[in-house]
Amino acid sequence: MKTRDKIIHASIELFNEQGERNITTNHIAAHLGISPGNLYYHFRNKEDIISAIYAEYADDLISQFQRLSDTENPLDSILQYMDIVFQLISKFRFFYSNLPVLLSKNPSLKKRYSEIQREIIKKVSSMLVSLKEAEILNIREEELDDLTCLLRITTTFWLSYLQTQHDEPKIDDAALYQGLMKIFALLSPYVTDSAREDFEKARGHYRELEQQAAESAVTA
Amino acid sequence: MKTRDKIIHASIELFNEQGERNITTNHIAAHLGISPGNLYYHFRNKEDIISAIYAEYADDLISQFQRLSDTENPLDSILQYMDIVFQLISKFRFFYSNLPVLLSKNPSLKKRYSEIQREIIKKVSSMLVSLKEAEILNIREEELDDLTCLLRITTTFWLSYLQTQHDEPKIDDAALYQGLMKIFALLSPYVTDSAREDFEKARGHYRELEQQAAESAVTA
DNA sequence: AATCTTTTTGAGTATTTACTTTAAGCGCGT
DNA sequence: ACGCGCTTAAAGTAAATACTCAAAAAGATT
Repeated sequence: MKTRDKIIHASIELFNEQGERNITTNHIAAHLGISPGNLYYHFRNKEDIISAIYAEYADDLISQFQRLSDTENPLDSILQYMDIVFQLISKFRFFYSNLPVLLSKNPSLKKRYSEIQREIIKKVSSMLVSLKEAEILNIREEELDDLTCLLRITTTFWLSYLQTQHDEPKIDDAALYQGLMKIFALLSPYVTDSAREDFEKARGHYRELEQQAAESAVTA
Repeated sequence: MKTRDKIIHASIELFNEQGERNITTNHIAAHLGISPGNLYYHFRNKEDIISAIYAEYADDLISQFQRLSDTENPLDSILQYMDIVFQLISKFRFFYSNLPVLLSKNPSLKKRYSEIQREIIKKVSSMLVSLKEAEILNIREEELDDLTCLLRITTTFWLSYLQTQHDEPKIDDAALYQGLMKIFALLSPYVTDSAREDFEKARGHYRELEQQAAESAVTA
């Protein structure tokens, strides 16, 4: 691996573990056994590292979305989609734990964040429309924006919420599935009678996955 | 006003405006025209100031809740309650913009935060139960915890969400009413037919308030 | 007025932190 | 072997920052 990539990955790791604020460029260099000068050969400054991390996040997001199997079932689509979003937020959780502060410090980062968010809004909205057209959800036109917004707040801040709840927040697969269960809870009141059975089946499936993940976390 | 209180209030103001991270103890002292030594006579360190701010927040919260008019109408109750919560979060928004980071840095603060959150969960749950018993909301027992959680995530992170959305986030009354509208959106699918009319009336009322606030913000 | 306590000053310090600079090492084509 | 460009090292530095301390000022008490 190139030094530049090693710096990026060590930074993600250290930031997630100890918080971006508590990790200096010297820490990162020491962790990798390289000199600070070397780090600054590859990056102009710390902000530059964070921007590079965000670029990696954005690349991940796009490539994962493209890999998203083009299923016939719109319910599966949105669940797969939410799964990806939760996993990416988990991988870059230092960023989301600190979202307003990191964005306000770095206007160009905020711009790129906004662009990607706009894509996400479009995607979520169109998925909800698909669900409505497939008569899986019964959403009125004027409810669509609010529901999109609530879905986004829940996904974006789910891990932050967990971190405020527990003393030693363990961000594992079980935590992500718990977040997915909140997505089910949000959609549940809108599910049509005809789709209820499938919906509850999918919900039960993810509930099982959550419990399996919780158990394997305990034994591990 | 005593110096200690002046320090607390200047800190809240500066933290909200420029972020806790960008404000040093020397800044606070300079802003007040006092010496750093004086500041450190009243507070052991910066964390101590943040803890004192949180104490003020907690006091505000408790006194506001006690002042909450003991209305017969459970719908009014939860709306008044949410209004208070949004206003307090706005007043201490630097804290919520940074919640996971600030809490993880300060275990004793996290403990106090958790205690207060436990009270809030109890209160929100009991309000939802009242709404169910008054046949305003049609919530099943097993849906209650999820809905409580979603209400809490939405209120806690509403301002953080807004800050990530706009380039120059203006946190005014209109922004808070928009948050309240999301609470309506969350509850709406559960509203019973018999209560629908009252619910939509209240919703329309707050929508008007939001628009008035938005207009007066433009003219101001 | 004298004494004691509380508050405030302001110059200072130890440490941290982001970042620089100069020079050396390394791979590689010729 | 030599030169060239890319990469790395090591030793820094300037600025910021949280915090201290001895002494002065202000206020209270008798």
